[in-house]
Amino acid sequence: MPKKRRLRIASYNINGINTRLPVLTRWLEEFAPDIVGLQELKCTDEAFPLEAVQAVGYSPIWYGQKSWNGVAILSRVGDPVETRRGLPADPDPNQSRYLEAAVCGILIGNMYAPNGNPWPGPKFDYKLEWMDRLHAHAQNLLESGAPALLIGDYNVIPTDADVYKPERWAKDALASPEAKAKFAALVGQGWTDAIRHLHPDARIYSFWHYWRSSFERDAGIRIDHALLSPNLAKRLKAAGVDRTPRSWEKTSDHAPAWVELEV
DNA sequence: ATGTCTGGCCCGGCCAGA
Repeated sequence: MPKKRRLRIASYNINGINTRLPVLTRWLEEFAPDIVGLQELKCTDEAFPLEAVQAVGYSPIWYGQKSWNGVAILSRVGDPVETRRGLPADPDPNQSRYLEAAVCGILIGNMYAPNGNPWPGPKFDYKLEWMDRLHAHAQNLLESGAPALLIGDYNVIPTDADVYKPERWAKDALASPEAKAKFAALVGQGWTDAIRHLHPDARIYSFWHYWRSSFERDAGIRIDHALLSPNLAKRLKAAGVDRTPRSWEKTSDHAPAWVELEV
């Protein structure tokens, strides 16, 4: 019988991979995740910093776009085998928001869901339509029986327990009843929100605005999530948010969310 | 209501996007 070991998988909205490259490489070396989903690369495919990522021991696949969006999957436990680029029937295939790969026998779906502001408006409609497509694809993943993990920046505050002061976000698309309902319906398919599952009453945030000393005041929201299929949920050992890099210079406005699975 | 940061635009502030 093979020896059991822990696999550490993280999701990090890096907010511009080239601008944040010193933060990213330092964090990879210090936190040492086995697999990472990155969001908001904000670079073209040609501008992806392949050598810098390889130099700290990771093998990446990436899906870039000029100026906005962009997602990548990094692994130091074998090359990611890409299974999907964009959602099925993606409402806008020009936006690089979803990348999926098999790594270590696990299917990793990594997303940067639409922000959706201003609400109401066409961007909000796009957010909801994108979430519908995600819902449909997630259902297929569950029905396939594959051990699957849906990680990334969902741009949804699931409940009032996930925001420091709900009234401050009440008019934001991230806290809209429609977005919350779609997230709840997604989880309701049978997924486990790893962080909330292990910490039902904790105030855990993954994003803080740059302004008004939001991080120092812990005026944050939880929008970066890791959803586990039932067969992976049984293997969940730990989950959280690593706040450490959020205090570094020239850092992202997000902090990485992570899970540890026994495999 | 405010507030910060970045890239792109086309060359110095402005604007979109988050």
